[in-house]
Amino acid sequence: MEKQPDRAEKYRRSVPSPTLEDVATRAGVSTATVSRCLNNPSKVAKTTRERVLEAVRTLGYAPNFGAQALAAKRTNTFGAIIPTMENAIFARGLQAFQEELQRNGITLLVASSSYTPELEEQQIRGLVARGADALLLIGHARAPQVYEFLDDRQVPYVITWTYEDFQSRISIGFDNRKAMKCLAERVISLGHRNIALITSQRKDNDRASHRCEGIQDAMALHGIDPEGLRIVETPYTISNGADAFASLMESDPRPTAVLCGNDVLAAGALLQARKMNLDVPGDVSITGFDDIEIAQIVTPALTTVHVPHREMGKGAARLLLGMRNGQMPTSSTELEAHVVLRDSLGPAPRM
Amino acid sequence: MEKQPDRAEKYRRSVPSPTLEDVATRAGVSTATVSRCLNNPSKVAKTTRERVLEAVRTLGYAPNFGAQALAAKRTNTFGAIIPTMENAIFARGLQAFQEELQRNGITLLVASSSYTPELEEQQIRGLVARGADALLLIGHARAPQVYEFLDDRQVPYVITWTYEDFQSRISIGFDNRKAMKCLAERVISLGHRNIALITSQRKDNDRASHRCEGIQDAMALHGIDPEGLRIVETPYTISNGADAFASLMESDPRPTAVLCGNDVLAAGALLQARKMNLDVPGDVSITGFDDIEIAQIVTPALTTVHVPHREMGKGAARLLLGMRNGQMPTSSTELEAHVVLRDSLGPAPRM
DNA sequence: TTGTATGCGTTATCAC
DNA sequence: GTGATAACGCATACAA
Repeated sequence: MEKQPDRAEKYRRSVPSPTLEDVATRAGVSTATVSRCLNNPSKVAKTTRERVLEAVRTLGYAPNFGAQALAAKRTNTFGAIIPTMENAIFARGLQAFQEELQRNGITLLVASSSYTPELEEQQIRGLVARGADALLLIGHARAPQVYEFLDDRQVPYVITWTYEDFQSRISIGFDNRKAMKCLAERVISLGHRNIALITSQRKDNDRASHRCEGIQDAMALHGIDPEGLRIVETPYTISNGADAFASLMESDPRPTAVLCGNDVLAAGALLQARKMNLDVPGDVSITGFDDIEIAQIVTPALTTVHVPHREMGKGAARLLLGMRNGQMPTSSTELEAHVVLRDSLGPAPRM
Repeated sequence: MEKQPDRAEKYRRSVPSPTLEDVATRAGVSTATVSRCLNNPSKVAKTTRERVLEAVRTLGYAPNFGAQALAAKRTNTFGAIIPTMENAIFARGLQAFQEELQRNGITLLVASSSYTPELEEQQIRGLVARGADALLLIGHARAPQVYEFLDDRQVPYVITWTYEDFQSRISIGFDNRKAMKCLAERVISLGHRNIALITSQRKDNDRASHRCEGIQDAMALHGIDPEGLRIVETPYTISNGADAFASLMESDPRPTAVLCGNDVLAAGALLQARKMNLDVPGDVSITGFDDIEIAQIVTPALTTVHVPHREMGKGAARLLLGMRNGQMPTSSTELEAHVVLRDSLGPAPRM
């Protein structure tokens, strides 16, 4: 029997999609059977199953997401909030995250917070309201009420791009402080004493602040006053990196090594060095962080810290998938980041 | 009166979020009033409105997405399917798209298809099933049934990253063929006759194939046999660009100009040229397409085609927003892409 | 201006 | 193995 045309039919903006009921009618079974057929095929007789699937195909049926979410209380959707989509810093990790989720039949929702805590909180609440079953977050730094909210709602989440073993929250990533310290030690061992840092804003950004501390750790370890580290904070763009570098080069004494919080800033610094006719690394060394594509492309190629992007993404997906099935991981996962020596770092020039 | 504890309570994975009814009870009104308060505040008395909003705040109420979608038949969500998130080609345009949507209270869902038509179709159906109110698509090339599906469901969509005025489907973008032709004419006017192209796979990719045709247009226009264009197809990565370049340089006669379908491939070609000790543009000229960040960073800086990323993103958002409100645009929008001359293109070397 | 009642398309719990 | 049917949380036409 055909479905009665709905009273509201003429007001409907769109042609109604086939529903479970349409499929049920066509296959001559109940909606319950169709539902089982789709979610629990083993509990249905083979012959009816085939009949149902046939109807599903010819009707082009696809479940209505809202209804499914409402009834099942789960959406098969995970969310990720990243600081920015503009540069490639998070792209590779996110791609790996996505791939792993897709393999497990779950959809990824991505939101970007523009490095703004308020916006991030809003995005988090938004994704949860939209039924995200689990969340990927970058870094630990956020207001307590955000974590309370997540815990109240029992929404699984993992923190990535950082690893700190004293944290109770589950994270998968690397130790930014240790990694940067490692790089800084290389720099210092090449004779550099006047060191500068170009970084993004450190407030509300634990990756940035830990990287900075890593440098100071290395300095202290080698008898250099950590207070002597000159720091310029600026947003993550190439031209900002260039400007920051220019201002540093005007200071006295000039740094012989400019470490950058990431490769984008470093690329800007490199560009500016060329514009100022400074030889890198002859006159000044420059290093980056992240090891994204541009690090290999610039001239000279950037000495930087290789970050395990894909491992983080895939690992985060695995953790979240497990958590959704009730397996609470007992500890965070530390991945290795390692220094990649290329051409932009050399011995300190003689004074 | 308190809500009765649900039978299933103990099985619930999560603490239930406050519902409209909770808010209604607390504010001493009906759910209808609360709903109006949130969606149509003007239709509610000021005093009750304040009482309701107060309750909303203290309870931390947020609407349940699934229920809302189910009841309202709209989600305030738009979707975008892009070929890849890995490189920066689509990032900036997408960011602009996102920003404009956010300003209008709508959420963006992003999916990436890995340049695979089947996957793209699946993503499109998925986003529609999830209730996407409108869709952003890249390029025209896709199976007819996909467009039928979209039209059946009356889901508004716009095509970007391309513009073709003979197309009945609404698009906002630039003419890839014309833009590349323009660049190729510059190349030819510099004396180049042996031209090669490194491009991504052209099948199912109208941007890539149009760019290729643009070169051939220019060649024909200047009396060069378009069949003489050597073409290497390879995926969009730096190392693929490098490999393709290497193989081209082994051919005889060697091309004096290698045009690339995008900046990423061009960066790879540049890298390989350096490795082969070829001077660019002295021995060979190399050009890109897109004008993403790396174009300015590489040495020599890339001559490329500047694509109006942000305008496309923002414009697409505007179009879609209008379409959702029933304003069907009558024509597509053509934006300008222009050649950016930098250092990687020079006169053809004497033979 | 506010409340009542119904429907949205699934899932899941029962009986059969 | 299968079919009724009661939630699920919200929007909205309609009544008051």
